[in-house]
Amino acid sequence: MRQGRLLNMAGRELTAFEHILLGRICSDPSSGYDLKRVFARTPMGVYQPSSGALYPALRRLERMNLIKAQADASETSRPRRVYGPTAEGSAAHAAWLRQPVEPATVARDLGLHLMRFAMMEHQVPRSEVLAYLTSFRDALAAFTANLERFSAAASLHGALHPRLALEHGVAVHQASLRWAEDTIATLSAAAPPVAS
Amino acid sequence: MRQGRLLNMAGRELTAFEHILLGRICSDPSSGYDLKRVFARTPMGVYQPSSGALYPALRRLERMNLIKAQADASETSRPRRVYGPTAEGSAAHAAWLRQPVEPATVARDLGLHLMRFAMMEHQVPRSEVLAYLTSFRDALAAFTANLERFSAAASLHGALHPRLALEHGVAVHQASLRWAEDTIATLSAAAPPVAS
DNA sequence: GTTTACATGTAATCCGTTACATGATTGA
DNA sequence: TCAATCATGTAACGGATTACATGTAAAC
Repeated sequence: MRQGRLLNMAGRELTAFEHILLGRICSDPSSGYDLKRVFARTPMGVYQPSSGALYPALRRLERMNLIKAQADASETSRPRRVYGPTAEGSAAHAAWLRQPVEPATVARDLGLHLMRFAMMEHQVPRSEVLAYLTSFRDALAAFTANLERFSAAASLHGALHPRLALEHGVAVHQASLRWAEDTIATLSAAAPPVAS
Repeated sequence: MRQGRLLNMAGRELTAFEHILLGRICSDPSSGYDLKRVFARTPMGVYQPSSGALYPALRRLERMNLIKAQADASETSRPRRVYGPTAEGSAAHAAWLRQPVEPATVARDLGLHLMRFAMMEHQVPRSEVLAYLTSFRDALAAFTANLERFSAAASLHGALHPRLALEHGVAVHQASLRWAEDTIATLSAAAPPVAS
């Protein structure tokens, strides 16, 4: 009996990749090839989904009734399948954006948390964005403090290279933490976006 | 006809996970449970391998003749399978450590590059470590410069949240880059470890 | 006397990669 | 005409997750 963690109608939670695809489609109806280009040409492109990952994932989302292909206008050439979100899909995406930051996953899923934040604009009120960033910052602070403690202990007896690698982790997560603090300050100061 | 990229006798390259396991076993003969504890108790623990990942991976390495189980001394209780490297396994690990930094993968496999560095101590001469770090730094500098260019372009017309997320990426990779520079300086200044 | 740590595995399922297949359109 | 871009897919394979199975030893 799996516990109830953001299940859709099909009865299983989406993979990270499926969530990203759904999010892109919600903010802008796209074909598979459109999505491929997004990954190819933006900094998201550290991950390059293969056709064998992308098209089956879109079919899964369609089968789960989260997206649907819009009728293709042009009858020339090979038909493009342009997907838009269903009502259920938009709801699932909104629910995903509003999931709390799981402290245990903050380091492992750092990029995913940033993707969530990036997609929140216009979907989630400013106050909730700030709450999200605050819990993100707190989770990162805890993780960083842990790393620093481990690093301090290692510098007493540990080997050189592992110690230096550990310092890399500390430096990177401190930078991440600073970003969270700065971003909270920026968004708190800025006028909230108008609802219209 | 796959190109020849560090193939072992079994004809396929190892996964990242298999390389880490092999590296741990080379530096310290271990049982599956020992390895599990390493992941559980050190900062490597952002990844927690399941039994279903760990034990089959060890069997694969054994089948590929890269590690072998040492005879278990105690006849009481359930036998532990303590693995040590074979000559072939040590060679494969050393070859992996000496692989050049592939600039295209520096961001995607950042953690893996750090693991390589951490495992190089006592396995690779200081001069090669410095060469590795230098190419790592150069690849990171190029990636960071690209991100900054993209970020500067985005700040002219992009949406707020994606821009801020982009700044996170810049901040984190700059921190990584600074670490590489500092570490090169540290290791250049320090006396090389004695060979004995 | 029951939980926690030690210790190693298997089975079902699912997703991603690699490689291959197919075909139209545009530009050099 | 030849290459690159547009555009969507399938098949084989392999590895990871989840869940289950099994048992000992120590500690509380």
